[in-house]
Amino acid sequence: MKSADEETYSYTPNISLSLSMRSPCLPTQYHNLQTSPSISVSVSQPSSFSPSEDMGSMGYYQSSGPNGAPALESPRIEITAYGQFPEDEVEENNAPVAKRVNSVVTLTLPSGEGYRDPSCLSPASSISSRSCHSEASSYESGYSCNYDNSPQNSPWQSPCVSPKGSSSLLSGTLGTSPRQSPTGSPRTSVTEESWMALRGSRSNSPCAGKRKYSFSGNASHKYHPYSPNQSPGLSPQTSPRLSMTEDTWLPNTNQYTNSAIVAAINALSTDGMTDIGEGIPLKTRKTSMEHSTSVSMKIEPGGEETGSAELCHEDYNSSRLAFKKEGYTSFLDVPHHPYWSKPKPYISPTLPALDWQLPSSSGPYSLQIEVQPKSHHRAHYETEGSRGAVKALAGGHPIVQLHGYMESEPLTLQLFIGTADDRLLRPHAFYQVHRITGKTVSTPSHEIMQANTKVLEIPLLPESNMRAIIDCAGILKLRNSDIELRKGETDIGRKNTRVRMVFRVHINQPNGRTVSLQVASNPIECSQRSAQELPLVDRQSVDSCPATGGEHMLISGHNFQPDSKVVFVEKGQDGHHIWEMEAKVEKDSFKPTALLVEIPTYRNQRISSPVLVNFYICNGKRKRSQSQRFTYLPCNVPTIKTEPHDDYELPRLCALQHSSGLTKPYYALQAVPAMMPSEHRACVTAAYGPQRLTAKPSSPSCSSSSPSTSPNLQDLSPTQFSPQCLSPGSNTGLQPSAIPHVSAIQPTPGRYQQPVLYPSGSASSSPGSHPSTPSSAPELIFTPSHSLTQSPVTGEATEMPKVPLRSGPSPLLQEEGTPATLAISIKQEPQELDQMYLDDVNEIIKNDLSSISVHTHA
DNA sequence: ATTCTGGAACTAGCG
DNA sequence: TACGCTAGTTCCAGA
Repeated sequence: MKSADEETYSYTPNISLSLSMRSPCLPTQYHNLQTSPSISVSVSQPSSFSPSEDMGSMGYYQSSGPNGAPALESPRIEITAYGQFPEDEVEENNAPVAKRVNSVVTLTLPSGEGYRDPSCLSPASSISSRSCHSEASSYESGYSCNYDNSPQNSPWQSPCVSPKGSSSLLSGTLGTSPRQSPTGSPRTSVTEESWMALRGSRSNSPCAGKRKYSFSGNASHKYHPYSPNQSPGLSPQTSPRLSMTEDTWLPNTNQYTNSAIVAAINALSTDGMTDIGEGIPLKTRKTSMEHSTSVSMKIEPGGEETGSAELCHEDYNSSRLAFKKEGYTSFLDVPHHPYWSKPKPYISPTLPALDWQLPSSSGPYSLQIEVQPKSHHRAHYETEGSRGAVKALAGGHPIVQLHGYMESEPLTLQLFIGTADDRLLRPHAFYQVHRITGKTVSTPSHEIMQANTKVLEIPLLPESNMRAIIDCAGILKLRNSDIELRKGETDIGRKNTRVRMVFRVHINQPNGRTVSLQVASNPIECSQRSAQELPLVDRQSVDSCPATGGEHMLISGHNFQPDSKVVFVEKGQDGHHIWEMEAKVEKDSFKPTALLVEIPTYRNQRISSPVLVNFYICNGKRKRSQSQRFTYLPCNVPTIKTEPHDDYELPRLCALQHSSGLTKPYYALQAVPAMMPSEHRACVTAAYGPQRLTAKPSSPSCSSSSPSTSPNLQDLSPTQFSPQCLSPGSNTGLQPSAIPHVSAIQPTPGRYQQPVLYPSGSASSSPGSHPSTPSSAPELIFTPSHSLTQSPVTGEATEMPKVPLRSGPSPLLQEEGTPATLAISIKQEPQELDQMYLDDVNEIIKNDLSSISVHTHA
């Protein structure tokens, strides 16, 4: 029998959308929230399911935030004039004052999770989108519009808390909303309040830039005093969305039903939504669309009750409208493209959240990136035109292929932009995939929004050997200010400019279950500046050698300088440097793209087991490459690099094989939990642990963790890390409570066992829901990157090691003691937390903390 | 006329 | 308070 978890996991449509049911899905505290009819989607499942269901639903619901932020929290939209939900308050109560203040009103929205990046979609999509609007022909056009509905555009994305500005907190109150993203993206709908607040924030400030001169005259309109109605970037007229004010917006929210229906109908009857949209203010459209999804759900509740997976799918497909909350993908199918028009087998409302860690291979299937993207790709801002599709190193574009799939049914390859730090892979808060269209693009695609993350769907056709050339994906940069101000967002954008392209595929099994695979690309530096200044390592000729060193290693990459230094570092668990040694660089062989170094002798030549260290290239004070892994082997051991390869791949490689790496290790881990390094365990714990810190007492510690000391975890590549995290709760001291619900995904018949497990619930939301977890949870647990709390706190997990204080509180405590809400979210550190960044990060954190504390007391 | 790009100007925050 | 630096964001201009 399958565990409840498993059930949950099988995407089988046990899920029926019934409004009435929702409450069960949510944690009690949130029940009320759910009430908002339009939004809530409940899963009606067999009684047996309820547990899992809850978990599952919850998982989707809550954890959904790419950030892992519990949907519930995220969903809050702060809108001035709307009704309030007591529940929220509850949540908020725990939360720091600051936070509470911010949110004036909370709404549970369909895309609630979207809270996270409201801007993302819309702005991006819309703009980028030109795609959306411009291409009437693309099947996607419709979709994109739809996606817009994501909260992002909506006013709600209230930024309430400015990271630093204390004032912001206060401003949180409606009228004052502080800095909303000032600009939110221009196209983002902004409320008046938000606009008013705009000025001020630092880089955020939309004003920052040069609009001044450039726009003589117009400029003022565009970015300036933003009249509420105007969109920062665009003249009101230009962008419809802008034209909408909150007032207009709100009503829509409430009435979305009608409009949504209309929109849906139109969508169905029209090839593209483009037309529809034309006459309607974008915002309006958005809103309506958004709801439309929900509407669609409402419409068919009855039919879906059957609960049979197939049925559900069918219904789903037939309706062509799918709504995905968190986990659910909002999808408006447009009949255009042959591929898209046909039902997609895997599409299910219960797909794993984007922040869940999935293996790249399972059983016979293996999802691989045949051609990696270039390490640099300058992302474009909404205010800019597209900067094109991500390219491959050798020209051309990245290529992804699914191996082992022999069916004739086409599948859909999903692509989203994920983080590239050493923490668990999750959707990147500051970047979104951007659909590229045009003559140069050969691969069809369309966008959908999933938990506030834009996901590009690309057909994987048997006739093409399940191989897709990714020439339709660009990267959009969202303003840091827009994202950071978002409630629940804990990541910081500053210096967080590295991303990975994350590919997923969901394969339906005969038994009705779905196998989900995921693979992430090598890191891609998206910042112009960073790309030009930071040394970047693409490859290293060797990744291990005897402790005696002396061997030469050829490092290839970019931005190397004659005086570049290569420093080997070993860090302790606390993140402190235990050993640091500069390698001798062969100046003679210097090239901007290659450095030949002599591997230094390890501090202890008598090691009995491989020692993982790191090295980085330094071009100067703040110009260091990401840490690269290197392993010293016991001298007496015959050089067999049996290696560490798997375990310690180069980051880049890791990314590549991320999934695969995952897979292997994870099997191994199952058997040997005990073997898990303590630190790893910590990771695990951390992963589930309190993502948010209650107050940021840790700040000091953070600082203490001197820049030089980067957390161990940082060094862990996703590959390594994941597996660890995957380890069963049983191992190590993972406490059940700490473990979110875990559901197992279908083991496919045959040999490979339960390949994928998904944590369904967000820990935070379900403090008590551990029940099924451990026991039912099979061997692996794929952790959501941000498990517990609302946001992508994931980072915290990694940080923990270095910050004693933070790590101090056991996950349990936090979890149980007070729901995630209590904690104040802390901005995550930038990607890899490279030391070079630590300074900045620490500073930022300090600032945040100080400001927060101030607010709190205020 | 657009879309891509590469470069660089501007700005805010910080020390 | 002015200055310099850093990094994010916005513009410009050429292909």
